[in-house]
Amino acid sequence: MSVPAPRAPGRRVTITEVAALAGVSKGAVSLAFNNRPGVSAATRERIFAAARELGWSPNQTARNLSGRRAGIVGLAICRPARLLGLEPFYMEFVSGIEDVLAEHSCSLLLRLVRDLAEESALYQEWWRGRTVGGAILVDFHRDDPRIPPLRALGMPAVAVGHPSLTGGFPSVWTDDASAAAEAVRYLAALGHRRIARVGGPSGLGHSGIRAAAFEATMAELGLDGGRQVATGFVGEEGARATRSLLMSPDRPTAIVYDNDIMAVAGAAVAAEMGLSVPDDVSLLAWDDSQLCRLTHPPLSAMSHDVHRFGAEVARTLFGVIEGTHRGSRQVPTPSLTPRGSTGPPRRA
Amino acid sequence: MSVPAPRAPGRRVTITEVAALAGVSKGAVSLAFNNRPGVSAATRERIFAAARELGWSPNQTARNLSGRRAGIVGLAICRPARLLGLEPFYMEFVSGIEDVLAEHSCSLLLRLVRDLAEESALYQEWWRGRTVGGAILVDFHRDDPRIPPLRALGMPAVAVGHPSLTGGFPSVWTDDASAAAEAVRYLAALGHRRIARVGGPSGLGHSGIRAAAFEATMAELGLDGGRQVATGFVGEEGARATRSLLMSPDRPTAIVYDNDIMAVAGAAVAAEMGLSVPDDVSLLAWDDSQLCRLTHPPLSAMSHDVHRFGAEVARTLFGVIEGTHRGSRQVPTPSLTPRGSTGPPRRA
DNA sequence: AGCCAGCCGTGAACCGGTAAAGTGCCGATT
DNA sequence: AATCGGCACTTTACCGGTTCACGGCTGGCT
Repeated sequence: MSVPAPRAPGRRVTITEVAALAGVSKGAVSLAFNNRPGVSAATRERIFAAARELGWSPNQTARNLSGRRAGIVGLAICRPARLLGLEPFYMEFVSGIEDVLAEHSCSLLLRLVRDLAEESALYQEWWRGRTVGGAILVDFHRDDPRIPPLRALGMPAVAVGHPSLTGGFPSVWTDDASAAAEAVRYLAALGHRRIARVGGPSGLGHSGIRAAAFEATMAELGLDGGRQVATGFVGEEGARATRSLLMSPDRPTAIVYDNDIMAVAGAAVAAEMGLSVPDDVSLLAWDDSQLCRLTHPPLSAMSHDVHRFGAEVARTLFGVIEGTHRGSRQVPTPSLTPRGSTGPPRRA
Repeated sequence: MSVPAPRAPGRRVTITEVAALAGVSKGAVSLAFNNRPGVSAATRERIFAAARELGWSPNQTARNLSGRRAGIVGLAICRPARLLGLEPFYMEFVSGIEDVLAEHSCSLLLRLVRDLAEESALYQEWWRGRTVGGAILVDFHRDDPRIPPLRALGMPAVAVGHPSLTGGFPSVWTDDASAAAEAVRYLAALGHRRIARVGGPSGLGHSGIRAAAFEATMAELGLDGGRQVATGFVGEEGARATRSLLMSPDRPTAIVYDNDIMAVAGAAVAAEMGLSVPDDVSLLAWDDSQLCRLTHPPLSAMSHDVHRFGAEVARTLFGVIEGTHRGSRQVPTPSLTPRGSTGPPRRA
């Protein structure tokens, strides 16, 4: 259990000790460790040897303080923690981010906030205090109140969402409008005329975009049986919305969901009501995750590599921090992956 | 789009400017902002007013550097990022942690690492560099190699896992052995004699504990039809294990899974093989999440409030950091929540 | 020889706070 | 009157790096 601690346990080795051991000044050690000219190869090697012997590596906090960018990227998510646990999307998204951050030896600073004002204050604290080198912004609303203070701050940031929502921040986005249109056209082609959509909160930017595209496409196809329900993205609300849709007199023969967890919940409701999928009702998920492949029948989905999306966001952020990137970047449009949960309606 | 920036945009206000505006020294501002005696109420108010006017708040990085605890808690998870996205457990766990951290205005520093050596090095960097005030340790193995270097470091840390595994670190744990025994006894009481368990990697501490308890309880009940399969916790492996179990000649009539995602996958496999749940095979999940309630039939589970577990871990860590807590803390044993997926075997 | 250019490396000033010792003043005690 | 304790600040010395102006030494060129 007890260990031959290399030095006194918990002692923090500093650059000064390394310098002393190598017989040079602090400055020289700093130069060596930052690969900058001004130290000969021989001295450089002596310094590295000393550092190795003492087990020293530069103190990030001190580095940050003297004007350097932190190797930390911030992500604030605004919602009650209870809900977060239920969203496969975020976990997948975060894992994609982490994948890229790890390549750069960076970590992700995650923080839940209660409201957008708290979020704005947090960015200010993070940036002024040099806690982070940049941030990832998610869940844009129409005329998002975070934008003005954030712009004033001048912190490198990458937004997730359509450029029309992100107030000039470089963003990474998928073409939700086309995807929503494709979903509707596919179901219509199968013969469905009464199609419903169980969406996210209407204030949320991407939900709004999908809702508009859904409605426009239905109109374009001359279908007036479209109905949309706004929810808070959690399974129980998806179940409730599905139940109420399926109980209505002219019930839809197809339902499109805004995420996978609500679609899974919807499938359970159909089973519980004795309706067969896809004969009585077709179900189409969004944000395809492994979940969709694990149900029976497996769920058709607007499939979207969320992990890669997160990775792309992280890469873009590094570009912004280094000043090599501006503007927005689009990742592939979610594509329809038909599985067992969609088919022609029974009496087509 | 452009905003009346309060000062030059991006400018960092410092304590010195606040001090100057309030007509006092830096020290006085520091005292005031840390609620320490030594400044009169009137001066204190003048200082706060000045800070408000300049929009100043203390720079965390600088604070950390001068011997203060960081308002950041570290969590390193060792596995490929791809997998992380699939584990509802972690998202729920992290959300519980965040809940408590947010109360203390702290953030969570999340980092994926490839192996345990990298993880140990990371802790050292985090602690020496004062990046974090403490850390949460997860996924203990037997004779975990992270323990010795971590002890030498002296960083406040809380471990997740049975005290026998965590090498003396204060830990938070659930009684997996009792829970596993309860699961077996329950299924045996229903009349099952051939019970299988689809577990996690055998090297992992809590999987080992459950495996041992499973075996011991089977023996105790005089059942020799027990079989265990070790997997990597992901849905696909759960599906494969289930398929192979259900194809064997003396196939089990009940299967216990080590997490919920594998149980959901198992249910899909049963459906795909035309077996009815629970008549042909009973399924029992672990780490109950909303997922279990969303399938049809809903999955019986060894139910366990993972969110609360995470919160308890975070609270314990604060106790350790403040020096008010030592030793381990047990959270409630997972309790059996029977739903539709367990019942007596067909020919009982 | 004399001069300048480069390379190596030093030393001190900073980054923005905290902590502990020091100062001046005031009222109470002996 | 001299001593003392305490309050309300100020001063100064860090925390552990980075940065940059400067100086010594070497070598090449005229």
